[in-house]
Amino acid sequence: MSDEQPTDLTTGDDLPEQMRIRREKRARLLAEGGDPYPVELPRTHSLAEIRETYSDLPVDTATGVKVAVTGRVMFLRNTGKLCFATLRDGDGTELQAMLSLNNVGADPLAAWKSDVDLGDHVFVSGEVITSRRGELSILADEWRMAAKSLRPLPVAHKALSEETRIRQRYVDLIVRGQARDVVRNRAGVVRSLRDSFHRRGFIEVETPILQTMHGGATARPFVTHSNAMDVDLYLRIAPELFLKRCVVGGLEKVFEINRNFRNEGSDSSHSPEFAMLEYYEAYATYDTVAVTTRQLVQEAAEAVFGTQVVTLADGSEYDVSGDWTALTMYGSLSDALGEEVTPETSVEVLRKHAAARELEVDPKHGHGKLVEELWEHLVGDHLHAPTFVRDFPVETSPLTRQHRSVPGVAEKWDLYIRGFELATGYSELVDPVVERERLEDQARHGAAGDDEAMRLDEDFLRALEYGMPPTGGVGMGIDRLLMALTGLGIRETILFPLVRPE
RNA sequence: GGGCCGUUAGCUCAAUUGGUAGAGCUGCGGACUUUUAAUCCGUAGGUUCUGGGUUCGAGCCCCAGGCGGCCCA
Repeated sequence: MSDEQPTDLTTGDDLPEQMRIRREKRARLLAEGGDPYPVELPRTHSLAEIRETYSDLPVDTATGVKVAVTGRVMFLRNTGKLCFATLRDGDGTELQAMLSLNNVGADPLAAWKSDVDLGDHVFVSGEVITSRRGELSILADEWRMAAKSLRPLPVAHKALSEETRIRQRYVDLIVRGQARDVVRNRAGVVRSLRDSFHRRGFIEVETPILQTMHGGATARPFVTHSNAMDVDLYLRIAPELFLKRCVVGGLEKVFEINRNFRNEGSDSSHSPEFAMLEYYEAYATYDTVAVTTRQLVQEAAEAVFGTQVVTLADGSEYDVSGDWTALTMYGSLSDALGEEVTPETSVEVLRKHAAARELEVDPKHGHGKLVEELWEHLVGDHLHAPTFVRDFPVETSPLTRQHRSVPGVAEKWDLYIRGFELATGYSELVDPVVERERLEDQARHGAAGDDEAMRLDEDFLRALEYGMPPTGGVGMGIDRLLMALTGLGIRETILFPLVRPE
């Protein structure tokens, strides 16, 4: 972690004053026979329970009810003979504690003033009252230290820098309610997804993250090594090939929510480690899984926010309700170009279109890549409302079935939300012979130096040869679903994103 | 990988043309029995990211590097 000098924690001579003083207070508590970190405290109520029970108390009321609570000290307002503190519970509920000379006595009040700092966890027992200003409070008979904080909290009224928020998420969670909300919302979204699948009769499975061969997507993997087996292993880039083995085995409605790893950099919508949902449904097609996918998103919005018109971080509203627009890639690109483009359109013509719009393209790009690049710039970047983009070039969709009636395109859609790709769905390719041809082609690319190319997975092909029913499949980024529903960047939706060591 | 911007007190940020590094909050000492980012008086706190260089003098200029952000590929 650090090149900080090793520090004597009892004196902390090298530390900033504020940390030194807190360490001294801890040491003093111990020296006086106290315990800055007691093992157990006789708490009777959570702060939320008290807030719920006494929500309608009039101003300046004494209930006569004695309770014992704990919380982190978020604000301190000490006067000579009466001290106020705002305590906060783990669920974010805040409640005021009042310590008056009359009730706690001179020594405990003096100890409170000298020992308690912002950020400490304290135990307070006393009577439930409301203050003269009407604030629901515990009027203390007794207080104890529950856990001494040795580091000062950052200023509560100024935003932490983005870097500190990410590197020290625990601090972010303490001081910023929205950071806690994101964690809860994410948990709610994941729970909603599981509920939605269970209602539809899907089985949740967990497939390997450590793999002897990576596949299911075009991406560079992380490599690791098994000492016991003395083989190199890959962290998975997608669960796809294992989930398809499940479908072959008769698990005809399966889903998995888990982590994928791609050996790439990060930006506002990419992370090397990201959460993925994939699901496969036998006898579904890319048409029917599009409907399911829309419902998954809508049900998640409803479950977490109680509405399908969600409010984003910038305050704007985003509507995910109703049916969503569907475009075809070639149709929408033709409209944008004002000129018909089809799977037969030559590479030269596509390059001319790119050049006419000052779009630089890789001269190695073939038809499929060119179409996708043109489409992204001319159409994709401008899509705001949820939109399914259908029927991709076959060439860039190696694991997808050819369209049943339109030549040259694959039965694949991408779901775009506010300009980024949220999910992708397919009518899966299940013909083992065609699949083998496609993978052998990928393997040739790999041999030619493309380290994102897929490997020839003989075991996967063997599974397909036993017969996989017609199947629809979908992959959706969980982090991106959170982004879609909240308007946050990916690193705000991931609790502890990967960052360079300090 | 390329370009631009940033990096200063515990936190958030200032610092004129290169001329004694400041503020708010936090902290510390004091006053205050109804505060809500309490108020009032006093006060402390710095390897200006690191290493070189230019200069009488560098937070500021130059070179190299670290970390971060944004844009591009």
